[in-house]
Amino acid sequence: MIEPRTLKGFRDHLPAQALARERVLEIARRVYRSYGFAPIDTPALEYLEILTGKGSDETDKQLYRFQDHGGRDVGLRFDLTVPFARFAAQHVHELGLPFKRYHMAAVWRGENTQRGRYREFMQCDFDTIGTASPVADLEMVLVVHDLLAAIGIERFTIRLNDRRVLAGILGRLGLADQSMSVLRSLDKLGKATPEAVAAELAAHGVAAEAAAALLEMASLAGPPVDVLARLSALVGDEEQGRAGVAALAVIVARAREAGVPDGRVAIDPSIARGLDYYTGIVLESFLDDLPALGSICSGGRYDNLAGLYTKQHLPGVGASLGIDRLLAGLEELGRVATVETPAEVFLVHFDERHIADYLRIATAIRAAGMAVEFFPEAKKVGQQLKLAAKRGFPAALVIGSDEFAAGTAQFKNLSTQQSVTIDWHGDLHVLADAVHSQLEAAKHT
RNA sequence: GUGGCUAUAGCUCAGUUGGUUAGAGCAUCGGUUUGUGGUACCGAGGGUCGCGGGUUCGAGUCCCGUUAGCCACCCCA
Repeated sequence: MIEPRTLKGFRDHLPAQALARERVLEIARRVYRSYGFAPIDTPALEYLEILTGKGSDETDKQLYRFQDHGGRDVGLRFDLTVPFARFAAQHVHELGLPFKRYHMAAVWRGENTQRGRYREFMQCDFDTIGTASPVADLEMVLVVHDLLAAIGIERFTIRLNDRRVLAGILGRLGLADQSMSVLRSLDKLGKATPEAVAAELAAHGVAAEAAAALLEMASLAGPPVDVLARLSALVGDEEQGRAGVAALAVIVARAREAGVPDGRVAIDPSIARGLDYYTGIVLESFLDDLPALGSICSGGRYDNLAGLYTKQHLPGVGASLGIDRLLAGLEELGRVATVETPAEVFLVHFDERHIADYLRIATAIRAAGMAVEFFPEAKKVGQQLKLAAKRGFPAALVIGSDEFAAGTAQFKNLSTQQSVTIDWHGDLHVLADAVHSQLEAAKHT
């Protein structure tokens, strides 16, 4: 016998989990579409050269790669952004610009696993390519906000920064060459003490004065307007940095005007993002109740990525919801429903002699737009109801010989255990309509 | 990838200094109740103790390896 098992970091999804995931996917789809993003799809497997050297050394290491049967060097996509840049370069002429797309699909990363970190997980990306407009940047923030709010998360923070601010300050301090190692050290703030980080910076050859300025920058917090004022001072008259601060200021102001509540958007100068391709605004979002989970939705502007595949200038901006990590977080917070069925009505199989009637009833209920499961066996009613309750059906329909004789039906609310008698006199339309209104009423209890 | 912790029935866990047929609660199935689910009682099924080696007269219990999960680093979704 073969032991049934799954690879490290790869998971099965049981109905309760799969239903929760589909609910979030539906919300994401709805929100993306509400801004005009159109669906696309790309292959899971790409030529290796398409994927390597785009994110960072780290992402190259985590890439799943192998030779296919034809001896081609191939890789499983690491994210959805790089394949999209290839897609955009390849299809610009058919798309028209700017082009907005969403893409919800699995990606693969061969890294060590942890809660909310898997080797196969699904991302829900949306991007706008072919425009450098600040409106597209702002829209990214608005979509992320709408998305997390629509999912039903009350407490979250979207943390913004701009690569140009970092680059500007580093340039001003004469540290442009060591930006990666400096950023990596700064990233440890919060976990390590400022003194320890300062020591690490000194080890990298950063002068004490510069280190102090960097530490001040990275630890800035508070209302966005205040942080921006301080950043503005740190940036001085460095051109790039000023552009970054100005861009952030616009986004903060516009987001507020667009109705994003204060406190949900923060400026966090310590957010750098490990992906090399970001050039402007960068964003990470966190659950306030579970910050250790890491970012659940991240993105930014990447103005040169598609340039790797075409001479045409295709600036892009977009973000990605990590739905598997988000669900791991919601589950930990007890916010994932335990429903195991997509159906709304459980039709009890009471009497085998009425199978034809049950099937007609089920058909009528389905025709009225409801999902109904007819139990295949005439087991004890108690057992059937118990299973229905366990699966999370909101309601059961009980129709036995007595009910058939009287032309009635019992509509049972499975959460309140209350039964209502429906008079339908053999008219399937009457029955379906009554079930529909009872179901609506039950949903509001 | 590096380091640490964990691994016993579907789930949560007991299992005494290694010693005869590995236990409990919950869950599942059946019965008390051939027409009604979260209560009660009775009964049943289910584990080669993650897997593979080793030490020993004897290993769930000790050692090594391996696989998986979790935690930290790293990085991020």
